[in-house]
Amino acid sequence: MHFSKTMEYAIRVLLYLQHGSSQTFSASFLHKELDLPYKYLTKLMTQLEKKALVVSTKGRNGGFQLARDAQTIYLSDIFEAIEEPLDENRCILGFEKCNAANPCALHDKWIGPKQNIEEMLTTTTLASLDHNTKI
Amino acid sequence: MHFSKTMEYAIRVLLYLQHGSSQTFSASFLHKELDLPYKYLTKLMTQLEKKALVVSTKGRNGGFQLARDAQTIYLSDIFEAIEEPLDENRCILGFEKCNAANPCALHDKWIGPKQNIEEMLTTTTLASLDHNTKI
DNA sequence: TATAATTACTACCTTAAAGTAGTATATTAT
DNA sequence: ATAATATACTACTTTAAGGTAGTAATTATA
Repeated sequence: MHFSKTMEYAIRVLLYLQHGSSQTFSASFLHKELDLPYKYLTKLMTQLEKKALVVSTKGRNGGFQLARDAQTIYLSDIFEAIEEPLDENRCILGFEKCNAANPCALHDKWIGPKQNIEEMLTTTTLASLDHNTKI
Repeated sequence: MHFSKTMEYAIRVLLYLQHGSSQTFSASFLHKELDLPYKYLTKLMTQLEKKALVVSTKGRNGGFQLARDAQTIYLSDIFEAIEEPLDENRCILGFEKCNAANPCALHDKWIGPKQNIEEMLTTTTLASLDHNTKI
């Protein structure tokens, strides 16, 4: 009942990029600053670039910055870039087809927590997260 | 943001055992009935037996049954038998030490959903789950 | 133009969860 | 007793996430 490591990394990196709005940060800088594995980080950044969450500039002095204002980047955007669409509606007991008409035994009990999580993800922006916390 | 396959299996098996309260079901029967991999299932059952959620009888006509009344088995009991203690309080961003005094950026936002999930797990009994659903 | 610093790409390695195989051991119907 | 039906145990294989290595491509600047 937790995020994947990749999701954890993505949130931490994007949070950091928010620091200096239009500033670019190189992967090797972010690696040292956030203590994420360098090679894994560059792979992740390429992924985030393809999902249009960051823009990259190549070559010397190149690096990454947020693709748009942090007030318009929701946790759900990051989640969907890394994991899967939120409306994928994966069944908590792993059944292929599980819905109100043909529910699994946990279907009803899971609706509440699930909506609670989704609402948190879809209403929380990068900009709204406290910057005076550890990264 | 989902349970492990093992947790899914455990819930489904325990739900099934509830069907015939004091009846024993063999692993090969459960395997056919629930379509879980046989060898993985027997391994899981041994695990559940050690965690005192089921009792086993060996030999011919042997099998498994719930160790106690389904009204006293909570989802949190199953979760803790398979995964980890609920109060483990794992940080959503993966930090070793993350608490109110020294929170990660997501700490506050995650409190609500987390409590919501935990409450669902600690208040839902096996017996309360609808039996007229797929298993 | 050469060099250093950077991203981008391809391929591989490691780890933990999931799944499989074989066999020892226990029980009971016949 | 014996055979059949079970669980219990040990060891292995597979899969996917996480992580590493090497190098090609790009670009600022000396």
